[in-house]
Amino acid sequence: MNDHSKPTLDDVARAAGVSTATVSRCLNSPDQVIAATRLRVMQAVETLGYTPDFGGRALASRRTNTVGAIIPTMDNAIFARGLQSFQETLSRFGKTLLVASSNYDPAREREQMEALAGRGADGLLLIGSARPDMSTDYLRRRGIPFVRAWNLGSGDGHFVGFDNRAAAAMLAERVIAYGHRRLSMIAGVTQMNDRAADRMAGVRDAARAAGIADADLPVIEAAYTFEDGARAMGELMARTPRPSVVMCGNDVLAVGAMQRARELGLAMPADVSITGFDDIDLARVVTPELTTVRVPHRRMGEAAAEMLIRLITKQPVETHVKIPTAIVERGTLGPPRD
Amino acid sequence: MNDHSKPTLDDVARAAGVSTATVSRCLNSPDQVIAATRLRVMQAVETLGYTPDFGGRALASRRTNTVGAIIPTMDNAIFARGLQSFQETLSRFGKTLLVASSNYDPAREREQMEALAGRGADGLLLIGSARPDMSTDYLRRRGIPFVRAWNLGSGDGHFVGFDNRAAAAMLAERVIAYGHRRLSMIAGVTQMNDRAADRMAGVRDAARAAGIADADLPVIEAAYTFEDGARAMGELMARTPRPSVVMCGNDVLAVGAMQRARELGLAMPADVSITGFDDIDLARVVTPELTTVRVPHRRMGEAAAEMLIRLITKQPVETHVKIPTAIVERGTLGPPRD
DNA sequence: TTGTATGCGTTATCAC
DNA sequence: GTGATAACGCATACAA
Repeated sequence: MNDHSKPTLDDVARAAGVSTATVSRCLNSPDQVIAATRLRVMQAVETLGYTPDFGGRALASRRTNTVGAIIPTMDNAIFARGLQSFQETLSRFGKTLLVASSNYDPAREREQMEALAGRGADGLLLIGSARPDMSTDYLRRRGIPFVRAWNLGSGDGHFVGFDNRAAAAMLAERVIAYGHRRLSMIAGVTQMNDRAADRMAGVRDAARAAGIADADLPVIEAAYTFEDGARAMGELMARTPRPSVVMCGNDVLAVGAMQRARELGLAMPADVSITGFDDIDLARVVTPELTTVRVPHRRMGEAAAEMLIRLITKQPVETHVKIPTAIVERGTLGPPRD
Repeated sequence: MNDHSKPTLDDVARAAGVSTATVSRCLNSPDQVIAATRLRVMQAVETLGYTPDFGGRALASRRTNTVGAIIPTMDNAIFARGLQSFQETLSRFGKTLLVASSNYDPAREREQMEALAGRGADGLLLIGSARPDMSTDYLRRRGIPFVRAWNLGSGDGHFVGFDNRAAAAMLAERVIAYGHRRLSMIAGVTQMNDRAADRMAGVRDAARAAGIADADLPVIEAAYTFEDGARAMGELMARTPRPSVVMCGNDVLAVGAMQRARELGLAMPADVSITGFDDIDLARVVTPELTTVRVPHRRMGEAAAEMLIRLITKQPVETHVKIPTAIVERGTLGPPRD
């Protein structure tokens, strides 16, 4: 073996003076090999810098101990946290996580499904359930189990997530209980994003129940940045009558809105109340601190991993695991001035 | 083929009435196949839901078009952004990115190196250069090219990053020019993190040049959270004499420090000045806005990808690419009160 | 243009 | 306890 090409089982076997089978056994079931030979083999492995080739191994053993996750974007604190615990749980079970991102594009998500399937993923984690049937059909046809997280789906399949709609409705009810009537909302982009759509629907549910017509509840959809939140806030505050509260689809939008409110000289919550969703670290950093919905991402990541593993190992498993959410009241929600 | 096992090249070939070689060609060099057969083959591919097996493909072709990146943690806006552009650039060149995280642990990083090497990564992206030689030796021995990013290293190898030390020194000079003499610092954890260590060294460089002894420059190391920043701020503010400025190793720590300053009733910058590092979105959200160092992460990710690809394809390539940084003065830095 | 045959690095099934 | 050897799914040199 020359210095610039990777050593193979064969190289190790030759160096240790044993057969490839023995080397393989040393790596996979060490106790089936006598200590003396094992030592010699491990020695050779070390000095040669041998690492088993995943492709060959997968080919021969027909399993990869790999699971994939396709998330909309890596550039987002929310998925990061949940994913982190997903992967920690996975590695406790000896599985490796492969992460891919779809950029909120169903076509791209489908490509990533195929890429991960091709890489031999034993199972997949998907975010939400807003996607073409074709995509999930593909996974079913290949017999690749998958779990959808971050939201609860209604149909067949396995889900672990929050009831985004109910949580948003509950927060809106709280807002209304403070006496607000002129509600407004800065929603996340609902296109192909059921979390954003559900949160919007939840707010509308509560508003309607309180006798507020959809027409009297202005909603602006905004992408996931401070700037977009600020821009939407500007538009909302320019309306007549001016909303007394702005409910935001996530904390990032809410903080952007707060920023604009401050620039406009509006006091919170006296002049305008603002609510968020997710309770990321950010929510406790702004002044006043943000009233929002706590979403236990780590717990969800863990539950998703466990569900997926049960699915892969064909153990009995629940189909819908609901992770509870909670309203956390801080400083940005108060009674309206009038 | 039954419904619950994945189709192979052979299944497709049989379904389309051609040989496996032809199917393979349809997928890899379509123009070598006549349109009629190609159509038939693609048809079969579609209906069977065939996706090439990565393992088999890698084994047979001896290349993977995959590059790996090992980052300290996914739960961090800074790496997320740079990584995003790294991967975008990569995919423009038809390469797939595999991401692994080391949790700031060199041993874990080494494991991930082996995992990625075993998965056939054509090249690797590493963060910074504080790691055991053994780790880089391993990569060299296997002939896997790698680029170290986020900092400029001094030794052999390929780097793309910032001069963290010089940038920190420049900011400290600016601070001193404002008239500050009682400097202090909340540094990131410097253990196995050359970015944090360099930023600390830079501040000390400038302080010493201004006649401030190390002993008169209290430094607290803190992990990467708001809470740790706030805690360190509390300790610093309890000292006598109280520092007139707190330079932070990153924006997150700075924002944590700001939060504590506010709780202590300290006005910024009148009572205490605070500086950050990185210029993440957060810096423009807090009040007053944070004075910090802008670090063009996207540009760096892109440069790193290009460098790695040149390395992999054995094109000529620079060894040290320096990405410029800039001080952005906002509201948290001003002259000391006294 | 298409088919045949071989080998990639590993595991697993046999013998020994 | 260890060694041959036959798969695994695919790409490719070579033949047709």
